[in-house]
Parts: sequence; C-alpha cells; structure tokens
Amino acid sequence: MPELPEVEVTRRSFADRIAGAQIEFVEFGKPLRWPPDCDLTTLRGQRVMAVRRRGKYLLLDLERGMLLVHLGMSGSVAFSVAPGAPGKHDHFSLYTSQGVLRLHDPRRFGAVVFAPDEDSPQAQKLLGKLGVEPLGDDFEPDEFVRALKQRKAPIKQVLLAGEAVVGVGNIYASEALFLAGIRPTTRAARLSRARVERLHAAIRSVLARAVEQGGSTLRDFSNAQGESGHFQLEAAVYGRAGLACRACGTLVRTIRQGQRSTFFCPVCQKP
DNA sequence: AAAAGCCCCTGGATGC
DNA sequence: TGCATCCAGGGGCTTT
Repeated sequence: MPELPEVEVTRRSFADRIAGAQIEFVEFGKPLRWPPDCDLTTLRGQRVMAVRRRGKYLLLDLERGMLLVHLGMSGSVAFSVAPGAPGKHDHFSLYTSQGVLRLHDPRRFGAVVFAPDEDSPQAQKLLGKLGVEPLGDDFEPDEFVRALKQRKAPIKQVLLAGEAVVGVGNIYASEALFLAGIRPTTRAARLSRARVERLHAAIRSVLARAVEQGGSTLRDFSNAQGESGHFQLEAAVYGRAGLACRACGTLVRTIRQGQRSTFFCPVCQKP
C-alpha cells in the first residue's frame, strides 16, 4: 500500500496531535517483520518530540532515541483519543497522554524498531542505503542522471530499488514513467539526459500531487484520522490494464517486472 | 558491484 | 457454501 505519498499523508495526519505527548505504555500484538529491539520500559515516560519521514519510514523522535515505523504492504496508522480495544490486525499500540497510536497491518510486513539515534547501527541498517528524497532540494537532475548512468536494469526496477531515489513504489513508478513518456523496460543507463530530466520532473509532480490528494486508497489505506486518499481516481495507467489510455486511447498494457505488475501505454511511452 | 529470484504473511477476488 | 489459485501498495537476503 504505502509509498512515499501515503507515508507523508499519514505523518501529517497525526504529527501535530502527538507532538509533546508522554508515552504511558506500549503493547505489541503478533510479530511484525522484526522484533522491536528495545526494552519497552525505556519508552515509558518519554515524550514524542516530533514525527519525521525518511523514504517510506516514519521516524518518531523521542527524548532519548527514536522509533522507526514502516507500514510494509498493508500497514496503516491510526491515532485516536478513544480507540477502543485493539483489533485482530492491530499489532502495535503506543498509549500516550494525548491519544493512542496504532499500527494496523494484516500482512505484517511492517515494522516498529527502536534506535538510540539516527546514526546508530539499528537505524543505519534500515536507512543507510536509502537514496535521495524526491521532494527535497537535494534531488537534482544532474545527480539523478549520474545515478541512472550506472544502472543497466530496466528503469522501473531501478526506481523501485530506492537507491537512486527513495519513496517511489509500484503505483508511482508506473505513473511517473507514463508522465515522462518512458517505457518501463528501458534500461536506465540508456536514457538520454533530456529524458532523465523529464523523469525527474515527473517523479516530483506525481508524488506532490498524490500527497495533495491524500495518497491512493486501493483497498484499505487511510491516514491516521481514518480518511481515505483519492489519487487512485486520477491514475493514468496503474491498475488500468485493458482500458483506454487517457491521452491517446490505446489500450493500457500490463507486464511483470521482478514479480511486480507494471502498467504502461505502448504508444505514449517510448522505449 | 549489480541484477535476478525467493521469501515473509493474510485476505480478497475469481474460477470451478 | 467450499476449495484452489492468483494477486496485492515492500524490501531484505541469497544466489548468480
């Protein structure tokens, strides 16, 4: 589910409400991807100072240390003052003086990990290899051109790998490549500078637009206030196999790349 | 070093 | 109603 826009939308939907809250206790359900790696009593009494995002990770800054939260494929967060009992798929609850944060994650590919600080081995193991933030000032066309020149794999898979740029997942990779007019199977290193510049702009605009729209709700994504996203309604190619391309009317095609579905318009997107 | 495959897990949709 | 199969927004790990 959650790519950069969904994680950012989630962050914005509870960051202000949880800021300054004191942790009362934490509760885990079934195991998530990794063990939390902390003595839960170290969390008790600490305040949540801020909520940041790095790639698809939510970073909850505490007075001493931080919690890294990943939503995996099916995760969503809810922050509520009167949440009721944890549901079957609520596998992490953070009870605070200002409300309860819950991670709902049926598939349990998500994770909650404690790290003493951002440079610690625990944090670096997860964040260390992440590429540049696509919506930040550091995402520059020149550097992006250089990064792609080194990769011979299909551009779609290079985007998903998250080393050249972070946060672009399966939906937004297909969408950005459509906007840029690039066939997903084209080898990254073979793209001209002009086309990489188009892709750079496309990634920024599609992600920014998706954030504006509250993310994509395909099945069950919602932000921490329970609100759905709307970007899926304006997807150009994702999930539209066999339907007419909105630009030229040609039928949208789907292929498999690295065990993931890719969608593209064979006319609008050139090899 | 980079690329390709496999796997973790549950649930919903589809087909028989 | 039941059962089997396939698919799903991610990404770490192992093997080529």
